[in-house]
Amino acid sequence: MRKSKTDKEEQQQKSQAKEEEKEENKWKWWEEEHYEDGVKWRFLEHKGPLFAPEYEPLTDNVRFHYNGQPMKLSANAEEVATFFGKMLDHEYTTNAIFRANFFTDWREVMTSAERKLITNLNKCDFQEIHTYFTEKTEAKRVQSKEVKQDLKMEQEAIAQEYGYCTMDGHRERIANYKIEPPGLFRGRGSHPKMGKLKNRIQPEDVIINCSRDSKIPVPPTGHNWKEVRFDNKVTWLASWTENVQGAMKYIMLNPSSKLKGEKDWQKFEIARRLKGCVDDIRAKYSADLKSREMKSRQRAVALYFIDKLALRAGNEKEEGETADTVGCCSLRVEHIKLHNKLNGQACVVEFDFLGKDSIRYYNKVLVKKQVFKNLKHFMQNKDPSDDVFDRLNTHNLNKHLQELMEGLTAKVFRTYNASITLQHQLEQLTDSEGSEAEKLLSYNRANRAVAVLCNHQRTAPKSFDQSMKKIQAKIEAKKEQIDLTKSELKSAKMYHKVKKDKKSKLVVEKKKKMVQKLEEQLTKLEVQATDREENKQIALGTSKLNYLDPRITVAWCKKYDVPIEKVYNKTQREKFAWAIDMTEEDFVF
DNA sequence: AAGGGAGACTCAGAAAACTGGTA
DNA sequence: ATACCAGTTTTCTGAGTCTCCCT
Repeated sequence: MRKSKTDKEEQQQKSQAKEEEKEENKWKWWEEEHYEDGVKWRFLEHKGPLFAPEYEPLTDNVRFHYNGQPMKLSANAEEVATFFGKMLDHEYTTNAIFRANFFTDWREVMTSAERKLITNLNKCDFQEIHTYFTEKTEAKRVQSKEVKQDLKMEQEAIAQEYGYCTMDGHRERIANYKIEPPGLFRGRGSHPKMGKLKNRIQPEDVIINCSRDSKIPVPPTGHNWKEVRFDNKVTWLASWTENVQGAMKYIMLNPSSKLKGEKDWQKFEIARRLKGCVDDIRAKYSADLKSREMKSRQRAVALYFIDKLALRAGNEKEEGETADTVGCCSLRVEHIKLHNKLNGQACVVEFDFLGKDSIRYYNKVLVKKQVFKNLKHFMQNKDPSDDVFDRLNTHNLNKHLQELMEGLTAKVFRTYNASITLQHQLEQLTDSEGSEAEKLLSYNRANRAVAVLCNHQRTAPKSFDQSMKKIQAKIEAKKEQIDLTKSELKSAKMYHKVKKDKKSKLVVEKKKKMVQKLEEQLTKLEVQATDREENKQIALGTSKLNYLDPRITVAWCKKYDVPIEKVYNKTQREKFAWAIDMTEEDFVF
């Protein structure tokens, strides 16, 4: 026992030392010049992607049943059956579209004999398959520490080999070096293609991109790459086309890489440039609200929404190929309700539509009279399924924006408004006299304001109510404890008054300190409870990672003496290393 | 020369994996 | 101790945005 403990300690020390060592020779790419336009790298070498493990056929004791009869499936049909069987307790498998798509695609991989026999999914019983995989997971869970450790080491070795590349003399981490394994397509929302079979990707499907003078990745034995190219105008290392939607998939670098970091930094610099001219742009589109030209007026209203509500641009999508979702330019009449008066307010627009990832956007917004008037006009004599902005698309909107400011597109408004909101909220909410916990609550609240603006939602964790109750109970317990300690303090004081000796004084001091400590703990708990409650259905991660200029956060941490580790975890610190290194406390977005 | 589609990249929430505190 | 659970981090891959190139 004792030995294992020292081993552990040693290990810890070692890994700590390792980390520190790494810290020292971290590459500060942000202090270097960058390449001319379009060139992404000079040298790129990597091992190629890691393919999904081959399918392991089921043993004969795990049987699929059709119409009550056990039957052995051909290898291909069996593999696809396991995709469905594994998911049996997922809601997807009860969805009619999912089932229909799955069944169609499944039948395609069956032998003709199987196809002839298996004609009704309702007669298929995957239960044994499901149980088999559940048990397998459980077995994995309970295996010994040592076995788990070995497995982890193996994984780590693979990651070391495939998970990194050399780019321009630096070892950079790859974000997704694993090829997506085959499975059933899971769309978001009511996706017409959910349940379709996602094929296994072969080396013959994969294009490799690297330097001509690098060690070209070797395809798995007996296989060839689809193509090897040497294109340093793009950032990806490998790509393939996915069969369900015909979309391109890429292997790219981790956010901590120079390539990604530089782009991220640039994104925020563009948003800051917008800050400098946003007043002019607002004046311009406000004037355009009254333009004689219909197109300009539609554009002005759309811009008003994009700016005020941080809506996405809203590209048009191919009907029937994806879930029916919209953004600003693709809003339809059915997504908007106009209220001349609502709760004592004039000119209220009620939005109700599904945005990206089929997340519902619902908002009642007080708008300028001219905006309201225009909308009424745009929507006149239209069907619910007609576009509100029939003269507008994201192409010409962005073209217009490009003329107002170089590099300006619709999404820059989202970045700008998100970051400026964080900055303002932090200024407003932070109390420099408050405790660290209170400061962090302020930070989270500022972050939350942004998440609300950007409509970043999550489904409340299933154990949310329970966890809320638990923390409330903790608070109650703490309060009781405080009461108790206070009365103890009181009697200690009385005792001291009588005794007047050193020992009794010490007791008083001790009790005092204890009360203080307990009260600190109480506020911490209360703050935590508030934070959690307010965060029930709000997802903070997306805005933190993609919309908020990290320099605002770093400056705030410095100004209020909050350790950066309290707001950014390890991954986030890696991604934002550039900001952490370069930002002073007086940074202003 | 507008319009469409391919291509390349960012952004998105769910789910899996991990971690650390506690019964 | 150890098994478990809740919270946190990491992974995964789908869903957008926007550009570029072709007709």
